[in-house]
Amino acid sequence: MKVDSAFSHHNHHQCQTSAVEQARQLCEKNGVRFTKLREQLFTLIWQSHKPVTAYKLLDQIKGSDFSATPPTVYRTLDFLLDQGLIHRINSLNAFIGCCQPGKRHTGTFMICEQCDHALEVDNTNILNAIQKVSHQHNFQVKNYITEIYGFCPQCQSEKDNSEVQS
Amino acid sequence: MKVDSAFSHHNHHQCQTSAVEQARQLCEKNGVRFTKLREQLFTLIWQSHKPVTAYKLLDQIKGSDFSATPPTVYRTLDFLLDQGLIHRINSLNAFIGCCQPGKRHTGTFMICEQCDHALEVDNTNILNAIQKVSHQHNFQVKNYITEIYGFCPQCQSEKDNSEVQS
DNA sequence: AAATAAATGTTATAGTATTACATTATCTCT
DNA sequence: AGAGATAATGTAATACTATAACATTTATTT
Ligand SMILES: [Zn+2]
Ligand SMILES: [Zn+2]
Ligand SMILES: [Zn+2]
Ligand SMILES: [Zn+2]
Repeated sequence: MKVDSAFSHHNHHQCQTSAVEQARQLCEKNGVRFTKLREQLFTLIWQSHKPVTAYKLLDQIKGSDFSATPPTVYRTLDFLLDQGLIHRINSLNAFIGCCQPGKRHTGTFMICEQCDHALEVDNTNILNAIQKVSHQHNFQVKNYITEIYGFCPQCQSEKDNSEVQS
Repeated sequence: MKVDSAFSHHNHHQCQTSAVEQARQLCEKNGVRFTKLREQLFTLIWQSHKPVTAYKLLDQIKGSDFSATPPTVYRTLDFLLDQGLIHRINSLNAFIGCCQPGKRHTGTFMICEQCDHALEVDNTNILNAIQKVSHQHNFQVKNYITEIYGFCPQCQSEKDNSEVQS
């Protein structure tokens, strides 16, 4: 899976399928259960590279075998977060599949304000900068998240065609 | 006002008073009104260096001259956000006074998971790293926020005394 | 003073998340 | 296989966060 796929055309079905398979294997490796419910919700989260809210997922499991109530969804989201299989985008109250599960998480996202796609980037410079500033302030880092808002390559060119540049 | 004051003992009353005064002057300079309601809520937000939720503020204006309803609070928060006088901490659904109003905002916070205090840091390295990675992905940055979680200096030493170090 | 614009009041509702307890499915051990 | 323990899911209620729509009041402009 290519890192920039969130912002470019690609075979997303394959993208999704391989993410599910990878999640299954990681769960097995970690001795936790990738149940039908978890698989179904994880698959739904991977339906696109747009962060999706818990209640959207709730709507989508209506009619399935599972209880379409908030705890069903939130419990499963908590599991997937714990396993590092998904991330939460705080500013959107939404969830998105992790592109490097099992590897170190940088928690850095570029979020397009036009098309809502979010790209997770693994960036050492940001991590280094965070560690440096934290050290300067004698702050012991446990976790961090960086959410970058703006316009993805696609949406920039569309804007260029329709707006006067500043 | 010292930058690290959120994590250290200081004369917070003076800290709060000068923040209110600075806000008043900035509003005057920008031709917007720093009304009684806005001043009262801004003062409440500056009651400490802990991010505070809208509904906590709502509780606190009960008994005042103002209508203690959500729109009252949210509208005022929106105004203060627009003027760059406060920030929103996305992961906490909470608001905190800005330490450098009028200056460039980096939107970087170190948040102590133990004592809830949050320190806004103005850090060029993080900004540079974000601009660099955004440029690499041809992403046009409009805004960003970095929330760093961990333990502040005070809470670290308390932990050191009560826990075995790893 | 009248007209306009800005701010606040008021009511209702939408959206997000958790608590507590009951039931079912799976695992472990004999 | 069966009993007991653990994990996962079902269910009902509630708490928390935020916005929409419209009315009224206050401040500004002419
Ligand atoms: Zn894809
Ligand atoms: Zn886009
Ligand atoms: Zn202070
Ligand atoms: Zn602390």
